[in-house]
Amino acid sequence: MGVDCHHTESAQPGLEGAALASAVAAAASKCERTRERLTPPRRRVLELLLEADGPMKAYDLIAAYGQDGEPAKPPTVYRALDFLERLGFAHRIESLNAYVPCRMEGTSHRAAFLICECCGTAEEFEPDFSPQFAAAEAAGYAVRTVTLEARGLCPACKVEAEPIAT
Amino acid sequence: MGVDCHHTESAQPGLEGAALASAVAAAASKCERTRERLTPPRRRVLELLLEADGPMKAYDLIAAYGQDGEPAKPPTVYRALDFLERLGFAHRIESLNAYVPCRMEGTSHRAAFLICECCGTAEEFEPDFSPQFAAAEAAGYAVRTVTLEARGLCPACKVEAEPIAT
DNA sequence: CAGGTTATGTTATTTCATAACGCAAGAGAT
DNA sequence: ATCTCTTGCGTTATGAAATAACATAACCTG
Repeated sequence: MGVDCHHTESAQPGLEGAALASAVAAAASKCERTRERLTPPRRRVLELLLEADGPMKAYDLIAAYGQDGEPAKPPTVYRALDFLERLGFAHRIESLNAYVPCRMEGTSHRAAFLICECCGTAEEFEPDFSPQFAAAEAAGYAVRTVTLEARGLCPACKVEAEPIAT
Repeated sequence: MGVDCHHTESAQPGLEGAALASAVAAAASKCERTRERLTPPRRRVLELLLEADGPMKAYDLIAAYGQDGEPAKPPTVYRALDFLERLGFAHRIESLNAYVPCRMEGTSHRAAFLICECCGTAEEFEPDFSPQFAAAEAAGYAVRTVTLEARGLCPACKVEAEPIAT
């Protein structure tokens, strides 16, 4: 998806096997604690996000949904994504119309990504929004969520784009 | 658009008359300096953005395009928006699928908005991205653009939501 | 088990954006 | 001036992303 280069897109290798099961189990237990229900469609979409090597488009998820090859109906996946976002298990990347599993522990009301315009990977990082928050509150705003999306080149693609020079 | 409340949406009053003409003229002269062409469709879309009271959806622009009521064809408006974004005269707000004229002078490769989820206004502010930039560069990224979208309640809607408390 | 609430299944539609192609207009070289 | 290269426009059609609406099913709680 959106791959402009020939890199093997391995910057964010997907989970498999035990690691995948463990990540899903962690989400499940977190749900139990908060009396939320990790129902089959929600679990399935979370699995697909965790297995993926990079951001997944909604219709990629729809196509990949059925283990037998049967696609899901769009609302099935969009509802699951709403749930996963609400619980902080996934983030939507607005500038890509795509979704990633949350790679950070902790609070879910902020997310920041470094998006490579060459290979399409999106790396989540822990932002320090304090200056922006302060500015917003100073202006009288009550901030609920903040998202930051920085676009550019990841280390690998950057090297390739500048073969020799500075 | 996206208005959940009954406020007269006047947080970002649109330009008219002389102010509008002056803003368009400023853009035109900036284009001349850089050998860019502010062609009729581009000028028209810029006018519509400047006249608007808040973020405009692409299809709102399409519908409003013709002074005689004739809508534009989608590519006409999307191309104009691409141009205006490239020159820094407009910004796309990803989380709204909407567009606003740039309210800040200067560089165009970063934009930050305070978006009111109640009345739909989007206020541009000057961000201090230095911590995020530093984090990104430390991770080896070459950042090209940064966008930040903070969602919450503007001062007016905040008061209304908390009639008494705190 | 009655009754409210939350989640799903399904059909259809709406909203957002771009591909592809031919034509027109401007800029620079000779 | 006019060639021609590039850039932008007009047009048709299609693709991609997301949601509306409504019926059914599952869960919880008293």
